[in-house]
Amino acid sequence: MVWFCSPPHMKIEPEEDFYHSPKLAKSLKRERDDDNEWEEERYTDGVKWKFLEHKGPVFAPPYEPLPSNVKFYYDGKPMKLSPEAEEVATFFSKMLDHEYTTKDIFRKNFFKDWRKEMTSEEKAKITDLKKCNFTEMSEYFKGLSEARKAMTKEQKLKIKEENERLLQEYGFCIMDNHRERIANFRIEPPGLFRGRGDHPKMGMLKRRIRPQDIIINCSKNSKHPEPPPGTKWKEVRHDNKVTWLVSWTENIQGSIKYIMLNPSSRIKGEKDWQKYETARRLKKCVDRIRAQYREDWKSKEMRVRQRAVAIYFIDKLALRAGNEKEEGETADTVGCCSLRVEHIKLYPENEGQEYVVEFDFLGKDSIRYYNKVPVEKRVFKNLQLFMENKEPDDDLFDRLNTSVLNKHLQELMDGLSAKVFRTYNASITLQQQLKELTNEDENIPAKILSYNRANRAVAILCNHQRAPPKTFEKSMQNLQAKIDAKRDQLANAKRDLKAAKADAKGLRDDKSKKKAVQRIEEQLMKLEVQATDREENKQIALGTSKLNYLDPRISVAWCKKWGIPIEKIYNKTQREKFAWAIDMAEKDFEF
DNA sequence: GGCACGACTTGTCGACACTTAT
DNA sequence: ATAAGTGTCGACAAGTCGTGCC
Repeated sequence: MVWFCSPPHMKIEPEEDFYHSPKLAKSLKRERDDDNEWEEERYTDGVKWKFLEHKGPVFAPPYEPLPSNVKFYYDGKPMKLSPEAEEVATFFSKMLDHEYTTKDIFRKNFFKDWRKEMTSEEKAKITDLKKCNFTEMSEYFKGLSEARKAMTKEQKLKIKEENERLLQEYGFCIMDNHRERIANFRIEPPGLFRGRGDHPKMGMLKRRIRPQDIIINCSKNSKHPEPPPGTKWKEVRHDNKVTWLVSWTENIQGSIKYIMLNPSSRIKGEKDWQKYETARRLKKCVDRIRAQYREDWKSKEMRVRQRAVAIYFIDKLALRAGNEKEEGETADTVGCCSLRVEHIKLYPENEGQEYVVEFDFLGKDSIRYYNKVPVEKRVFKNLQLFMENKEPDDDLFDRLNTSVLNKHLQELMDGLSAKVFRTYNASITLQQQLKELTNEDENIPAKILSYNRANRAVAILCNHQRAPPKTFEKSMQNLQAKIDAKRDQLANAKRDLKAAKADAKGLRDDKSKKKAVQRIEEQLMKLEVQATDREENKQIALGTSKLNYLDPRISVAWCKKWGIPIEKIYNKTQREKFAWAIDMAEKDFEF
């Protein structure tokens, strides 16, 4: 694969870097679409880089004990806590306003972990969370945050400069001749774990990460990052088959966390590109695959039927694969393969439609998926069969899991897995919606509304919902008020124009008045478009699909075709992430 | 197969910065 | 100048999926 579009200032040794020469961009464009032999030429056997140097992570600032006048009270009496216990208490006190702290599980988990940090005296005394009074601590932190807001410009600037310094020192690494931005070079600070949805571990203590917890990954011939004075890294390794720079094990789930590169980096960009190329290959054979699973609905084998219905859901409804999860470790959420009988309802007939399936379950991040869809008769009959003699909490697809499913998909097409369908369907929907909705004669704001509507169709498909912003109603009213004011203004301008026309002497004014009317009309139209857009976007989040599912070349091509500035579609970060696409896609790009 | 694990992508949210209205 | 509204970005949780082991 070719990487030719990194910003020139990032280049370390331009003349040595054949693949990064902008001059080659044009000539290579023809080749890159259908093969990726370039990457294979550069790196074989999963090698991700040849040189990697970085400064290691930035640790969370150490705990600063409370001033002595800020007290914790137990059973109404002030009590001085040991620094360890005090720190954990401050975590709780900072969350007092949050609903979390009223939840039983949260309180139970917190109290259990807090007690582990107490001295034996403290442990003996503090036995009931209800008797703990954190309000003084809470007030203290509120005060601090007020003070932060009230800082002078100079103080704020100073902090900003310090952050910039840290970014320059720790926020970049060198990977194969490029200075690349790191995504998350700061180690997550300690605190109380807040899972999403009904999480059994909410409130547990997320412990502080120390140098001895950290594994550094870099190349042998690089300057290794130094641990803070008096400390040691857990390990320094040189594994160029992976892309991470730093890792540690987190104590809530025992999973590994990583420091990796920013989406603007070569390594992430190439991967992203590859993802869309896989989706485009699916486009070429999706008809065959669809025919295949429709055929499989009739199979004699139960597992084949289940597999075929599951793929149908994944394809038609853009469901996620649905790996099984360890019970009690995470919130109870499901995807396609882990659907249970209780998550669907079958209606032979519903609101004038035949064979309707009603889905109602919690998906990723405990976001509700609710949908009523008519399906083919065969699917319906199969579902009835799958549900026979089962309890509500039994698996719908008892002969299927993601591993089996993906193995099958892999056989149908190289690189095919469940999530490729999501990418494919999202991107193809955008492309098709853009074709359908864009009106040549409309102005730029109207075209952008069309773009957002196309984007919205995808977000709905992928179930990317959001809670309506707290200020939604208000901001809608404000916008409406603006529109009303603009309407009045327009009426006035029109009257002026009429008066000027009627008055023979006003000939000279006529032109400018006409212009004024036109300008106001345009402004009004812009506001109205904005209102429509916002209203339609009330419960829908566009960001996730834009960032993860929509081949950016479709958007870039659309912008080029209609003369829309790319900035109207992608903000700065997005443009950085999609630099590869902005550089390569022409107006005739077809997904 | 089934399972644990590691690496990587996807997802939501809230803090903060920036902009505009008052 | 301040408040309010809006957009951006980072934090970090929660998915997917391939691998290697038994």
